[in-house]
Formats: sequence, C-alpha cells, structure tokens
Amino acid sequence: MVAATPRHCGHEHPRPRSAAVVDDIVAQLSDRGYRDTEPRRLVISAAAAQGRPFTAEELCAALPCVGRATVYRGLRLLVETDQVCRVLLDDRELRYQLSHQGHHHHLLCAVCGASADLEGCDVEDMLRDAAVAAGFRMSGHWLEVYGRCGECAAD
Amino acid sequence: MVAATPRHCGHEHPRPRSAAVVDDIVAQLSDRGYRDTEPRRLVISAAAAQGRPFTAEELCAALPCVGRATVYRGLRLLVETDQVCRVLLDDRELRYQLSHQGHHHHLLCAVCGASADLEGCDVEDMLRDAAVAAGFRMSGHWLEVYGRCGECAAD
DNA sequence: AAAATATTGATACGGCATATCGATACCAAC
DNA sequence: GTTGGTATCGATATGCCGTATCAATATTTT
Repeated sequence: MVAATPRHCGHEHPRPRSAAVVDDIVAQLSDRGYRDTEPRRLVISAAAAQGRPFTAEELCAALPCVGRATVYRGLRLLVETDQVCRVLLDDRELRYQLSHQGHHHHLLCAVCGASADLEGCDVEDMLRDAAVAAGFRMSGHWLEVYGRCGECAAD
Repeated sequence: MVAATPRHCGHEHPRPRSAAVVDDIVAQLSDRGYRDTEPRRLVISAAAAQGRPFTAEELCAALPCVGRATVYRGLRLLVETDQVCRVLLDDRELRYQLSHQGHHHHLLCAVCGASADLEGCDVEDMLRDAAVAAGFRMSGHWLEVYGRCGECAAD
C-alpha cells in the first residue's frame, strides 16, 4: 500500500494532498488484479490533481518522467474501471475527469472551466424510475450542467 | 427550399420519409447563412436515417457519392448548430446522433446503442434551481442515462 | 450575365492514440 | 533468497481519424 521506489526518474514527487484519493483508487485497481506501480500512481495522482476536465496531452505534459504510452494506458485503465469519465465539452476535445466516487453531477463554467458539485439535487431516483418506464434498466448516468460561475457571470 | 440538382452523382436518391426533418434542419441552417446544397442535404438525410448513434465513418460508407471531407464538414456544421449531439458509448468510439429538437435527454443502451427519450422527466427546473444554489447561472445541461434496453438486459 | 462568395471533392498532411517489443519490475512458489 | 512467470514500462513505429489545402464547381448577388 506504499508507493514503490522510483525507476529512472530523478525528480522528487511530493506526496500530494489528495493522497487518500489516490490510495483509494489504487486499492480498487489492486482488487481487480492490477499492480501498484510508481508510474501508475503518478498518473492517478496527476489526474486527481487536475482541477478541471483535462486532456490526455495535458497529463503527459504534467508527467515528463512518465512515458506517453504509460500515461495513455493508465488513463484507459481508469476509464475501463469507471474511475474516470470521458466528457465532451464544446471545445471538441476529448477530456477526462475523476468520477467523484460515482457521483456524476457536475456544474461546469463554460467560460473558465471551474467546476462544482451539484448539491441537494437527487436526480438519481427520478432517472431510474423514468428509465424503467421506458423499458430500460439504468446502470449509470452522466449529468453535466453548463453555465457561468459567479465570477464569470459578471461579464 | 427545394433540393438542388445533383452534381456528378448518378445515383437516384429517393426522397426519404424523414424529408420533413431534413427540410427543417436545412431551413435552420439557411437562417444562419449556410447554403442549401445537394451534398449537404444528403449528409443530413443520411444522419436522420440512422436508427442509432453513428460514427462519421458509417456516414461516409452510407454516402459513397459524397466526399469524405464534405461528410465531416457537414457533421461538424450540424454539431456546431446543435442539430446533432456527440455521444460516447462504451465502445470508446465517438458517435453522433440527432438531437431531437434540442432536447438533450437520452436514454442510451450501452450495448446496442438504442436510444429513447426520457419521458415525464422534468429535470430542467430542478437543475436550474440547484445551479443557482451553487452560485451558477445555468445556460444548458447535458444528461445521458446509460443502461440496457429490454433486449440487451436479457443477457 | 457577370462578379463575388461559398461549397465541393481528391488528396496531402498532422496529430492523437495504440501496437510493438526488448528490458525491467513485481509477485508467488519454493 | 532464488527462481520462474507475469505484468508493466518506455521508446518508437504504426495506423487512423479528422482537417487543411486548393483548383474546380455551385450558388447567390448585383
């Protein structure tokens, strides 16, 4: 459960504040048989450190010590295990963002990209009922609300 | 408001049943200054004829008479004017689907791609209130519900 | 009809994501 | 601790999707 020693990378990677989140994700991956490696932790940590939906390229830039292929592999792994969601914003780029413990309700500022969680909004049950009415069995949902945050609304 | 005569294409393109939808979209494009051309109508028509979320490549295959560049351009135009939505299913491919009159509530089968509209689900007001509570001014929202349709749920 | 502008299509180009593959790290069994 | 099997890594090559380019053709305007 402790990070392995680095391979070739001379940089010092300080323990991020979001270490708990990283540990949690690593633990979940471990449960599924995926190993706990230093590069993988770095990818997860960098993903968790992003304050907004990020592109794969941004992650690579943030991790000069980690090979591109490894970054992409880690990203794909996170998507396949539902730790990370792929999102399509208006900029026509494919972006990623942590799926906060399966809670997929985000408020996104279309101007500055700031994001907040939707509080006190219990759509889940409502959606499940509506899905059943249409003959579907709901397995998940993705809800994004676009708008302007307090600062950007001043324009 | 009537389709122009074909250019080089010898094929006969019968008027599809969804002609009304195509006319409507063409009219909206026309309002924004985009011309009414035969290839563009073909792209729109083919998009409307797809029964499920489709890839750009599928559209190209369905339109051997139309150049790839034109298909992609038309697709992009439709996305930019909110006539078509981009969706991400589990197959990690970028797909498109008509946005039924700007109503962005979809029930998507993650297996076969079947889609249905969410009926009797009035999330809009609820979301707007929740956004305001978080200091945002809501300008739009994007809601996708994933699950399995009746047939695919049998697995 | 003529001029101005937008659109088309064939192809070249670029970039993102993956495949490849030898080397290395990790884990389990002994 | 050693050994063997497996997963992961990184560097690079490869492939593919979407766009840019540009001469030719439609479409609209004057």
